[in-house]
Amino acid sequence: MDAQLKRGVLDVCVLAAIKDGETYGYKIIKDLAPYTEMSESTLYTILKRLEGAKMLTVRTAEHSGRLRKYYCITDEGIRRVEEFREDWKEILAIIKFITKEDASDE
Amino acid sequence: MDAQLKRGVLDVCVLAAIKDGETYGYKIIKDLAPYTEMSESTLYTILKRLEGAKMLTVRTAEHSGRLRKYYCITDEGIRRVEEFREDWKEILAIIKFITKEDASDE
DNA sequence: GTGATATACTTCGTGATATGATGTATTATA
DNA sequence: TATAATACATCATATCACGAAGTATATCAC
Repeated sequence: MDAQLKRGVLDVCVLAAIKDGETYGYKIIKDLAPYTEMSESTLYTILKRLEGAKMLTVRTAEHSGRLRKYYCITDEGIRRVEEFREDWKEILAIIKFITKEDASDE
Repeated sequence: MDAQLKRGVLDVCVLAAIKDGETYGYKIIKDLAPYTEMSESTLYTILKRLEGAKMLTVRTAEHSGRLRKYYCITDEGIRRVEEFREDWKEILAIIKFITKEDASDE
């Protein structure tokens, strides 16, 4: 799929994957796979970005000999998802214009 | 609105604006304004890109002393819009995951 | 026991592209 | 006659998805 189309969706997608409870990078990729395939480089870049924006907190812990980084969503992160839902309404209006019919039920 | 979210939508948006018949840059901006505000630099960049991709044809004509560039959509451009509709279904599936409910009817 | 595969995270470079700033030039309007 | 509207162009900048390549351990099949 066109990479450009995913922009602005992927970071919220990652937040959504973390929303339900602490998780880690590798698992996020597997969890999202049915919806969208995301390369490791993409995911870890996004995680670092979200962490920098204080939308996630991180703790490192050992798990069967390997180190894992566990991520938690913050209030800021939750706000980001809400904000997205608002923006999404505008996008739907644009799509409606493009398709000249209700973009939603298809 | 988040600029990233518009990526991948804007070029198809421009194609959609041209789809119904020959038009020109300045008019496209005005026509799209109710749906999404687009700066001139953005629009003319997109038009040039679409022209390069053979999704548009251009002719220059004088109109009340000023030069105007009139754009027409090509079969290739129409195909792009169709393709977008396919990609869009995938995006809707992702959004469904994010919002944990039907993303369409909202 | 050893080679393949899965797990887990990192870094770097590249290409695509939206947008602000700025410029040029003519016409219409107050 | 100044201001706004029309109309298009160029440049620099910042953001970001992704492939490629790397590091390291664990597990499983043969």
